[in-house]
This record gives sequence, structure tokens and C-alpha cells, in this order.
Amino acid sequence: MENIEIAKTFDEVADLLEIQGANPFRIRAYRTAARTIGTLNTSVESMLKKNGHALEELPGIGADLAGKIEGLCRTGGLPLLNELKRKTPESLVALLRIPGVGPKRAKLVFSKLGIKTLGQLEKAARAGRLSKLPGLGAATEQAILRGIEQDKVRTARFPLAEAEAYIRPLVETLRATPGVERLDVAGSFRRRAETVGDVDILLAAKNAAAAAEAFVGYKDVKQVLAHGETKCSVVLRCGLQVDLRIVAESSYGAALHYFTGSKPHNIAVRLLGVKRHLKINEYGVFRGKRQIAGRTEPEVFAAVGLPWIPPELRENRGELDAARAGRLPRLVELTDIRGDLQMHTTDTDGRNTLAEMVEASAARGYEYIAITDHTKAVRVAGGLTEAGFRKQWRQIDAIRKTVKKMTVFKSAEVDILDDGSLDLDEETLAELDIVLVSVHSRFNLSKTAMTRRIVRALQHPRVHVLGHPTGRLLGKREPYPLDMEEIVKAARDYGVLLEINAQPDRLDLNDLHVAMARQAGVRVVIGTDAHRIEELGCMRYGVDQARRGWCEATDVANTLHLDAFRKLIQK
DNA sequence: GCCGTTTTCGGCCCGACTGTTTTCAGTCG
Repeated sequence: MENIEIAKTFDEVADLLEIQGANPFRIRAYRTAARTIGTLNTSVESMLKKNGHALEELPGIGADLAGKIEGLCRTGGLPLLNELKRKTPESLVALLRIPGVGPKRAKLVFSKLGIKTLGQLEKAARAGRLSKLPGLGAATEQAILRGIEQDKVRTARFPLAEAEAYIRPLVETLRATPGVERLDVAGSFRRRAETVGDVDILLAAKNAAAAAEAFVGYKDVKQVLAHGETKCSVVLRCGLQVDLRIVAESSYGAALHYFTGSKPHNIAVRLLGVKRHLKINEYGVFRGKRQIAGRTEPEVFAAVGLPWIPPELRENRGELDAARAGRLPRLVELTDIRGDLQMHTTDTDGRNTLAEMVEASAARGYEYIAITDHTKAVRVAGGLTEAGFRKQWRQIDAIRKTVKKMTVFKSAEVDILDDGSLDLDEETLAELDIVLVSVHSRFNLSKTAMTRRIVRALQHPRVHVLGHPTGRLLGKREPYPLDMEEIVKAARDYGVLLEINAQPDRLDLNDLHVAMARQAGVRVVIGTDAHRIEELGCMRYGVDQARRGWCEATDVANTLHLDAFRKLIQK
């Protein structure tokens, strides 16, 4: 059983327990455990194989939950979940998705009206039967109906880059509003998560009411969900929800910390506060009624004895322990990047010529780039034959004579065929400076077969980089099944770099896999996979992902200067 | 259901907005 399945099972247990009105702390225990298991970077099954009691070492998992996880792995089922489903239809869980419907109301409509599904809820709302229930009125009924409509067209989470595009003009509007003194986009956006569900904006203003007005009156606001004195919430036309919080300057740091999250990180920090008899909220750090910190973010951390922690690490995945021990990584930065190791040209499916890509890359100040056009198996991209590459090399040789400041590596994104062999002959492979390999077909192999296929490719002595290792497209295509622990091990054993593909809808490896590679001592390389010159700018999203995986510059191969990088790729 | 530098029992992070219940529950983040 995969970790993610265990996490989903526990979340479902928590949902059903909530509807049944169980002890909130018991519910929280299941949610915490779900998150812990879901973000673990080794599989539970392999942990159990090594040590039967390893699970109990995990924070928030005691004897009981460890036993349940073990049972899940052994039998594939959980008796508690079956028991809960017997009492409460599992279809009720879908009702919790609707804004305005929580566990209490789900239980209420089920017990009073026999409603079990979203469809039945909609019907009851249209018939005005919800507003007759105690505690519900016409306004709530309408809100629920709107929520159901929204749910039908609900777009998935937004890739970070897309959210950025929608938020930038809103932020400019707010900054230009008279009286606005400070403004930050917080939340998962500031943590540089690969996707964001909503966007949190924090600001300090002389005139809070005017700032709130400017926010709810923004031209692209479709719907105002809440409009209070310090808190507003809207949905933009694009479907993105944006929350605004307005605080005093004296609370700004505490609020920035609070709204940056993540929630589990905040809870962990607040617990540290509780141990020191401090109360931490979005207004500051308080001893009794006296505020002792909160104007700046570093003050908040200092109050619980910690140095400032970069937002990308705030996921409660060990950053507090690392901070306490003085072992926070010095995260890689965009300015550390000296080269881009994946890009395409008009010779295959790129939109700019080789010369244009080279010129634009040089303008970014890179020391080196790799031209990685597709090979012939990728027909839709017009992949090159061996002869095609030789023709391209003549162009590169010519460019090398004129472009002196930047090295252009002859490279290719060589297709990994079904059986793990490579889509170029040995002679051509041997003449490439860098061999990047990746999978573009037969995504439906079994986990075992796909893992074997890729490991075999990594064993090839000419291979330097594994491109977009899991093949996912955010919101469009799931990663193909893969035993990432095996892939990382193979990368280490055969000296292959793992790519962080910086395309905003790939970001592949994900943050957890990056951390896994780093822990195994496998270097990553960040490539933009640019298909046009504008996409060379995606590098920063790849750097964000590396930072979320705790990477320092030394963990990222393309932070090396040219000479050191050349040495690294000598196999 | 978890956990322990006050505790193996009795705690468990904290606050805003909305609607409707005339004082607060439910929901949300």
C-alpha cells in the first residue's frame, strides 16, 4: 500500500468522525497522522520491512495508529473505517467540500432530511427545505446553493506561476491605494508551493477601511465572500480565491508568520510558545496580556528560541528541529545558477531557433547551456535522427566560434524506450557532451516495469541526467508509477543527476523527492525545458522547488562554475 | 488518539466572519 493511500484512508476516517461528532482531538490525531504519512519520504512498507516498530517513532503516531497502519498494509483495509461507514454514509463526506457546510450541518441534513449526497442537498436547497432547519436560514441556503454551483465548475489548484500572473496586477492596485504601507503575499504562495489553492494577502495601512474597499472593489472580483474590518475574502473571475488581512504595523511580523503558514508549522511554533508560557497569534507573541514580540518575523522566531526560517521550509518537516540545532540549510538562490541544462529549438518542437536560444541564454549571464532536442521516437515533437543531430552540431560548432562567453553543450533529450534502451545509437551518444534521458511514452507500465525501465537507462555509461523523472503534469496527468527510492539509489550508484524540471506545470521532481535525493547524496540539476526564449525565465520556479527540498547550492549541479561542472560530467 | 523539563491524566493553537440562536454556533483559515 502506498503512503498516499494510507493518508487518504486516515483523512476519510477523520471526515467521518467529524460528521459523527467525535472528540475533536481524536480527529486531529488522524489528520496529523495522515499528513505525516503522506509527506514521508520513504514508503511505510519499506519501513515496516526494516523495523516493525519504526512507525511509532514518527511524531503523532502511537501504538494504536501504528497498528492500524500495519493492518492497512497487511490486509488493505481498516475495520474502523468500515464501522464508521456503516453508521454514516461515506457520500456525506462530499458535502464537506461545499463552503458553508461543515460536519455539523452535514450531520444535520442527514439526520433531519435523510440527505446523503450532494445532489440531494441541492434538491433540498432549491425546494427551500434547508432554511426550515434549526440554525439555518434563507441566506445560508442561498450560500450553499452558490457553493454547489461553484463546486460543479471547480477548477483544481492553480499552478504557482498561473496564480502569480493573476495576483500581480491586484497587488499593484493595492500597493497604489493611498495609506497602504506594507504588503506581502503570504500563504502557500510565499512558501513557493507548486500549486496554490487560494492566495493570502497581508497588508498594513493607515486607513484599513479604504484598503478593504479597494480590495473588494478590484475590477476582476467576481464574488465577495466576506467583507469585515480586518478580513476580506473574494473570488476572482478566474476562479482563484483571495483572502486579505489587514493588521497594525506592530503586529505585522506575527501576522506575516501566521499567514505564511503552513498550518502544521504554525501549530508547532505555537506549541513551542505554550511551553514557554507564551501565546502566539497573528497579533503578536504575548506573555499574559503584554506583547513581547511581533513587529517583525525574526522576532516571532526569536521568542521561541529559533532563528528565522525561510518560508519554503515551513511545512513542519523537521525545520524546527534543524533551526534549534543550528542546522538550517543555506538554501540555493536563483543567482547561484550558472547554466540551464534543458532547452529545445525549432529543430524539434521549440519556437525559437538555436541561435535565438543561445543569445537569450547568454543574455541571462549563464556560463553554459545544453541544447537538448528530442530524439526520433518522440514523433509528435519532430525528434531528430542521428543525422539530424550531426546537422545541429554543425550549427553549434559555428555558434561556438562567435559566442565565447558561454559554452554550448551538445546534448539531447534522449527518449527512454519501452525496454529501457536509448533512442540513439552508441556512436552518437558517445559524441554528445551531455546525455539527458527521459520517458515520453507507455506511461501505463506497472510500477515494477517502469522502475526497471528507467533504472536500466540510468545504467547506461553515457547517461548524465534523468529528465522530468516522474512524468507528471500538474492537474493534467498523474506521475507514472515509480519506486522513487530505487531511482534515487540507481542515480547514486551510477552517478546520474536527477532533474528538477522547472516548467510550472511539471516541477518534476517534487519537493519531497528532491529532499529524498539530497538525503541520499544525489545531486539535482535544474533545467527549464524551455521551448521558447521566454521560458528560460522559469528557472526561478525550479529554484523554488529545490529550496522546498532543502537544497543548498552544493546540492544543485548547475550552480557549479564551468570547469567544475565539466569535471562532474566526465564519466 | 497522542504525549510528557510541571503531567501516565488531562491537557491538546488561535482568532475572524456570518447568520441568526438575542449571546453564540458553525465554518473557515
